[in-house]
Amino acid sequence: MHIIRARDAEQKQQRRQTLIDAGWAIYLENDGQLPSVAQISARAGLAKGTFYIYFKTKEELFVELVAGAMDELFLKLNSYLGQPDATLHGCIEVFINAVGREDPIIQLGPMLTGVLERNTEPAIIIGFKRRLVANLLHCGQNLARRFPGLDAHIAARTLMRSYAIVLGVAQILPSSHDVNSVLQQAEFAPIRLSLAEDATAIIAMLWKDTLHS
Amino acid sequence: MHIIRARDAEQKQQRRQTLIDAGWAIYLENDGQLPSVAQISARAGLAKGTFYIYFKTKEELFVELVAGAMDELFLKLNSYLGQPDATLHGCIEVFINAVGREDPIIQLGPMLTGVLERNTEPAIIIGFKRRLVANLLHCGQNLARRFPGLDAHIAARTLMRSYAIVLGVAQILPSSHDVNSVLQQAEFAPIRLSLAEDATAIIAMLWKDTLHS
Amino acid sequence: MHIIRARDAEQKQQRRQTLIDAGWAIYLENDGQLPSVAQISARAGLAKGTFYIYFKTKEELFVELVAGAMDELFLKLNSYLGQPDATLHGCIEVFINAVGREDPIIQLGPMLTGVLERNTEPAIIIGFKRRLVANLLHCGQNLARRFPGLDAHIAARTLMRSYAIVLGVAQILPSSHDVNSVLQQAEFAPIRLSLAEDATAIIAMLWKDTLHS
Amino acid sequence: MHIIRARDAEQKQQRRQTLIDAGWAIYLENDGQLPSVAQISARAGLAKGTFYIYFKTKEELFVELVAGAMDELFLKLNSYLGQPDATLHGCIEVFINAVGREDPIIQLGPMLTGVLERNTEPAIIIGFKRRLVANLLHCGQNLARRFPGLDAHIAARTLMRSYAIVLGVAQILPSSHDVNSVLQQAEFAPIRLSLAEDATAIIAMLWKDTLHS
DNA sequence: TATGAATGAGCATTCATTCAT
DNA sequence: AATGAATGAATGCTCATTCAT
Repeated sequence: MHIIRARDAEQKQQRRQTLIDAGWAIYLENDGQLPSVAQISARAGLAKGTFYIYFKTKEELFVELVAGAMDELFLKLNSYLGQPDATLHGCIEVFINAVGREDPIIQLGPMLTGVLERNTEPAIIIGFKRRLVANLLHCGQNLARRFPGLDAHIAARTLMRSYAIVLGVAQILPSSHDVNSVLQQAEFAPIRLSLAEDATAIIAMLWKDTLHS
Repeated sequence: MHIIRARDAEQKQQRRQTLIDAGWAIYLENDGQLPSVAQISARAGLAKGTFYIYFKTKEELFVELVAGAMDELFLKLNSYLGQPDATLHGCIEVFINAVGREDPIIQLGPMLTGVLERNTEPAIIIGFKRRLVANLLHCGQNLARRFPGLDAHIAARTLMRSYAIVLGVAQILPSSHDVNSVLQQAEFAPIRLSLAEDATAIIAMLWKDTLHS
Repeated sequence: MHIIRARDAEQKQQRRQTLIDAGWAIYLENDGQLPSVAQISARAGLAKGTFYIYFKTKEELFVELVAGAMDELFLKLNSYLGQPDATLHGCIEVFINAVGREDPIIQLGPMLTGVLERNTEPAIIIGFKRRLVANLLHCGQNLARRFPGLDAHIAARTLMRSYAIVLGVAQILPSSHDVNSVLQQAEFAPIRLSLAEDATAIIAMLWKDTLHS
Repeated sequence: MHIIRARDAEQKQQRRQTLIDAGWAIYLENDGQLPSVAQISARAGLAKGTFYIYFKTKEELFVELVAGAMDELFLKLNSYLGQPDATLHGCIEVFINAVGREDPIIQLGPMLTGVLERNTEPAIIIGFKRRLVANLLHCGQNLARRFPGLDAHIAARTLMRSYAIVLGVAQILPSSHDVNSVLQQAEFAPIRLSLAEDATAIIAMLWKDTLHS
């Protein structure tokens, strides 16, 4: 009946990840609802009580999920910036592709100040934010190195602004719902934004403007 | 014990508004949680059952709340655009001030595709979107009239993009929480965006760019 | 499926009482465990949610149960004291019989400062205590009237002490358990106290002493 | 990571005591709630599983705690009775001081027939009771020896009654809670009993009466 | 139209206990 | 002897919604 036990640190991290993955999978199926602990545990093939060995609260799991996605994003950005032929447009492309629609950063990010924060140890939230700042500054430095004339701090802030833009556009994106077939009609074109077009355009504009000033 | 009955249409609309106001008031006090029907009704001085005479679901109320706030916003914009000395910057200022932090559009907007949509009659959602399109196009025309060289449709889309930007920046704004005293520290400056500064800057850039192309 | 609705105040009080009775019945069956809300509601033939229409918390029900039993006790005492031939011994007998073993006052009284208090609105606890004081003083006056030379306040305090004695003896009484058949053996005679014998003897002594000083 | 192993009987008894002490410490901090095994083990610096090497159930620990406190009490009483100038009042004083408010006998005693008994091997409960009887009779003999005219068995029973009185008064003592500041008001004086005053007075009366009959 | 009692599914979290290592 | 992951039953409480009056 009992699953094999996670003994060393690595196995335990794997269990955490199993739960995180299960949480995210159901979140997507659920159409954007935080799944219940029961659902998550079941999907992970674990008992409900086991969940609480690895996370103090349900929300903690999702904070960690966002943190992981964030790290991945910066990894991609930095990796791209390490290439000798990196361009600004390429960078934006990487960014937009990385945080596309079905990304935890986009979907759960808005909850970070709100639902998630409300039931997560402050220390964990602070830790997350600190990690974000570090990532941001580090990436800002990489940008400054690659694009002379760009200040690292300004780059960091512009990154943050870019994130806000993606976030905003994503909010408006239609969800996967009944209504959406109707909203595809031409009549609704004016309110149909897309990441690929609108977010990209605004962000490109933002960086161009930042570089030239 | 029974409250005076709402008989004609006007009285009924007033009742609706009482409930909407109550809902919004508690939402703000609740720190961003959708209040329960019990809370809303109690605050409005009505019984729980009465709520369901005026709204089919709780979410419907909040959709209507957003719709009302949206109408108000466009009223302000159009009214400003009617002034002979209206400028683009003034327009942006009106926009940012209107949809500031504590506005239903900003706070509930993100829920529109999600929580609210999920439990509201499709017809009502469609109606809302249609109303938005109409408002958008009408305001776009006003903008085109005021600023020659600006296409009405493009103006409408740029308005929509501006809205996305405000939405995105607002998501990142700190909530009113324990954590926030810590986040005020200098260390976290890179991730602290503000509507007044960042959203305004990005939107200004957006419009400038739109006008010049 | 729905039970008939309690509309006026009287019907509602009846519902409360149904729940209280159910709670007490299961408590006794449970051998001294606070039953779960699910159990109580089921026994009362009501849905779980209905419980919370009548009581804010589970503990509140039991506080009210004790309060009711207390009122009954004082009713009996005062009624006895109203008789022209009331004696002190008779009074003690009434007292001991009233708060016998299976009485909420005895069984739940000890929880009042503790489990019950911990999850009941302070106002309700205070109200209960105030009611107790009033009952106590009133009964003290009746005692003083009946037994000249007895001060009402001293009588009240002696009543309280008598209650403590019954409470203490009752704690030691064997519960209805496996172990008890064994404890019936002669060997354990020294630790077997009884309300009828020990509590009565101590209380009688207490009152005799109080009267003669 | 593993703690040093307890090998001989003495070391093992020490481990038991460590756990018992931890349990009692947390019980007091917890404001009268039986702590969880997790809490106890953590406080004792041991793993949860280790707890079950030393005790079959959580309740068993607390039975043993009470047993230990009981032994201590009788030790004090007998030791006092061994003094050449021992008086009855002195004896009562020793008794009251020994089982004051923060004593396991008082705090957990009421649970012995109830919570604790319910989840402890009958044999252990019986053992405890037998130990109590032995202690009681032995102390009764010491009392009889010291106070001629006092029968050993009667002394034993009177000891038991004294215990009941302390227990009863202690039940009524206010806990350390919100409500208590309010209950300090003069209005509530009639229901405020104390060990030092009320319990002592009743017990003194009891012994005086017992000696003189 | 207004009421508010009744419903019952739903959920987060705790915790004693087991057992493979 | 010691560990601590894993278990899963248990429970208090919330809340949207219904419906008889």
